[in-house]
Amino acid sequence: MQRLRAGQPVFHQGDPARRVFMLTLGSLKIYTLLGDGRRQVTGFMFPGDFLGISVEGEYAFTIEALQQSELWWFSREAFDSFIETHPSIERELYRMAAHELAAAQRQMVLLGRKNAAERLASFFLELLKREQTIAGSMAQSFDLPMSRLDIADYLGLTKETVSRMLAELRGRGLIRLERQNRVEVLERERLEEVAAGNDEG
Amino acid sequence: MQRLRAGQPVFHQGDPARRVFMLTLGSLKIYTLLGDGRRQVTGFMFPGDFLGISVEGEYAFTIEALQQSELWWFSREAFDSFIETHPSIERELYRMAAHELAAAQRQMVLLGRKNAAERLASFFLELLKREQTIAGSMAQSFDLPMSRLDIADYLGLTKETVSRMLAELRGRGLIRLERQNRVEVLERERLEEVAAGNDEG
DNA sequence: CGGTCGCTTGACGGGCTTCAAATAGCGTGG
DNA sequence: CCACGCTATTTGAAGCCCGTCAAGCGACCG
Repeated sequence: MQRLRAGQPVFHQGDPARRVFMLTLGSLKIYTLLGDGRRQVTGFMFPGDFLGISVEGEYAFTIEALQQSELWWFSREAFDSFIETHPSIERELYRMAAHELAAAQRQMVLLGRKNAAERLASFFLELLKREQTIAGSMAQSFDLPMSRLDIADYLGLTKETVSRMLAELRGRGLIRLERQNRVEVLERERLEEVAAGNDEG
Repeated sequence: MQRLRAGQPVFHQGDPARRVFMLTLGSLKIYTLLGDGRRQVTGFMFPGDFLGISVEGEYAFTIEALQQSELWWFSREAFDSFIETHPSIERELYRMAAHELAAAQRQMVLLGRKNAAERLASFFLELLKREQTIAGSMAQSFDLPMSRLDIADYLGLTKETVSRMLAELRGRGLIRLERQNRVEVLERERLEEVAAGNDEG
């Protein structure tokens, strides 16, 4: 078990990929850096999420805690032998990878073809959906454990543009900020329309 | 076995996901449409590529032939029972999914943080690498079975921008067009630099 | 209450898109 | 085999969305 404080890295881009882990508490960000410092956040992790080893060799990304977090490590060998004795796990791994792939495809659509407002609306709906699977479908608000810059780097924008789109969604009455890091969704259907690009109103 | 001519769909976004297939000849494009017609190509398929069922329910994308192609279908049931009798396949499936995930992450970096020239250079290097694994590492050119519009929709650009960046890479002597749909790489290292964003020359 | 850091807001500029037109490529039929 | 016509690609000009730079504001913490 490993405890992490906000900002602490789990591992770095370029480290040899030897272990796998499951997040049990808190939240993490996954990001890749380009040579000149540009950054793309390719995903966030929440409790229950598992990180296997995608490819032999080195990690292609860095993972960092967004807040106080806890995770459980397994050595690659221990994990492999666990799989040997529980072959049904393999199917479960495949299923998880398939879901991640589907999410990655949605993110490619977002990054390739959606405008700034659509990106932020899509992101909020993703977080709302997650909140509802955990807290029940009546939940209408959720936390933002990540900074505006993290959101920007996830959505392929700048922090300024994230701020402006936030202000726009707020101004149109679709969301409300309970605190700086907590969003309440006031008009889910209209938010869905913005996210989908059907937003000529 | 199914033969396809250029432009023919394999299946459409929204079709129930019941079967899996392997491409044996030709090439395919995978794309998602937004409500207003915007399109994101999330990948291309080449001989040997396999498409499993990522998520229960409906396909989230359309697949279409780029040229005359051939593929082999398996019903989901046949495929599942094949897996039952060959459990080692499961690990192979997982490995494939993991590679696709790694590719998806690279594409997210491209779409989120690279400029137009970097995107096109990255794409060409991806195709060159593929060509070299097939034809040998001395290969310096490759075909573009897809249109400029397909490339644009893969890279999150417009076809005009793709044309302009093509002209720029050509003008700088990094590539040459043998024909409209065949690219020769003249300066691989410089192309790598452009792709990585280390290009202040 | 002061200081710091993150967030918001404003003004301006640039890279890519949009709209438009010219050119090239390619299959078809004479 | 060549001319024709259609479509894809290239090139040009103008505009816009978002990025960049800068300043002001607010939240959190000691």
